[in-house]
Amino acid sequence: MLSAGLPEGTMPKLERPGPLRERVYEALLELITTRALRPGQHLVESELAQHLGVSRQPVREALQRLNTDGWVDLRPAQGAFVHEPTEDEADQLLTVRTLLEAEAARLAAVNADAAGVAELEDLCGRGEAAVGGEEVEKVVEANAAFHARVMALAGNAVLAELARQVDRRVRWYYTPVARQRGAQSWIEHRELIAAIAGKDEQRAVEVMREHTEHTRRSYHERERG
Amino acid sequence: MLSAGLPEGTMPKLERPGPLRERVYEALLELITTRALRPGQHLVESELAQHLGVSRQPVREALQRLNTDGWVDLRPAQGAFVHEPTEDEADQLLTVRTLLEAEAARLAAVNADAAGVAELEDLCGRGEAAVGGEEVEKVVEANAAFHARVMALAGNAVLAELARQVDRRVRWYYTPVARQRGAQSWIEHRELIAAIAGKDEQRAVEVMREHTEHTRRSYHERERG
DNA sequence: ACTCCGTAGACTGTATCCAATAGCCAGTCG
DNA sequence: CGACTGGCTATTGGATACAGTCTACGGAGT
Repeated sequence: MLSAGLPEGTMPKLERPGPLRERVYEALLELITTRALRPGQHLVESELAQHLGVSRQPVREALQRLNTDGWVDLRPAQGAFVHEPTEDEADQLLTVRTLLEAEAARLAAVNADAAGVAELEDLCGRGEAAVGGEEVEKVVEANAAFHARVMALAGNAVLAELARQVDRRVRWYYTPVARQRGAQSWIEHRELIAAIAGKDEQRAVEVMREHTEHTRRSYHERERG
Repeated sequence: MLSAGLPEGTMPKLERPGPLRERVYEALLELITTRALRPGQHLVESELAQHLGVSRQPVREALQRLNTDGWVDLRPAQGAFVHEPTEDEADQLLTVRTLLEAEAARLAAVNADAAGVAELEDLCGRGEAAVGGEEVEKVVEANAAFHARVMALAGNAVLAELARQVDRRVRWYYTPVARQRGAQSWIEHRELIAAIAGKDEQRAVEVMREHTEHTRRSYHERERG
């Protein structure tokens, strides 16, 4: 084995652009989450294909995945439409999120080691810094990263996959309220870290549940805020 | 409106075959769950296409969905392989299932009405009848139907969608142990119905959690059984 | 005997082409 | 004047053809 002595990170991984359909998927998702494509809008395969500089095929495959993930509604022989979220649906989504995240918090408390806690501290620091700044997008991103890290510490791949799907959609709803939530959210994150570091399962669950419920309430009150 | 007087069920709906990719998806899933396609097996698009009498296109799309749903692993430039489940993964899956089903039981207890309870009773009866018979497949099917009904009563579409994915894979693991679980499982179902009918949230959660945990333990002890 | 290189085969991934379907608008008949 | 019917258009859905890439096997050289 010649490669035995080579360090891990030094090989640039030979940047393979990955399947085109994946990149199209990501691109469209970006356009949807940034509201460049608005809810209810009619998406035409050929237009998207031309706009992205690829053929229709990858666009089709991407749209189908977006359909199964709940981002677009695919009406037969008519086209794809950006999904319009309803109040009920948002509520259900946030309910499920509470469930998944609470379980993740519990498992994280069970499994966490010093290194894991340190990572969370680090992310929390970055998040708090972002709150001070102007860019809402940064805050939302940091928030997602923090929750993803907790999920990773839980060590349940199936749970993580489900949460990934749910959280991404929650992020879409969350963006408008991120500003008002702001600082309070990161205080709660700190409490969560403390519970995890202390391996206090019950407390971790409670903190996380309360935290996500706050987010839910903020969402429902978003117009009046 | 000429069609006003026509009864609802009389028009045979003109059996619309629906998108081909969907049928291919279902067909392949059937082949996987019945173990006609064994774990680790290499799936070749052109072979499947020819075998099913369709072109490669729908097969591709079906395989991609199977990939995102965790049924096959899609290795770039190499092909699709039927996913081989590991012990860890099964455990994680059953853990998540416990979580989702318990929440569903709670919500069902909150929302249930007389009609809903009656439906559960009915399904339970069918299930008990199936246990008496010989066909394991029938039992597994009845079990899935029962859990699906509870999920429907919960009235959370997002939760239901997640559970649908998870349960289908659980079903795959469950089949081998269905025979040993058999009757005991349906006794627990009866208890669950009682809890739901009595709108006892806490008890519904406990019963369901215990029920799914039993299944998990049965799975881990399957070889020795 | 082992390793390295070259070549051949096969599969995936992408682009183009044709057919089928739903929606819409105008025209026509009652 | 209203409602139905016909054709028209735009778009998806499925099939086919083509190019790029990875793997595996076999032979030659050390």
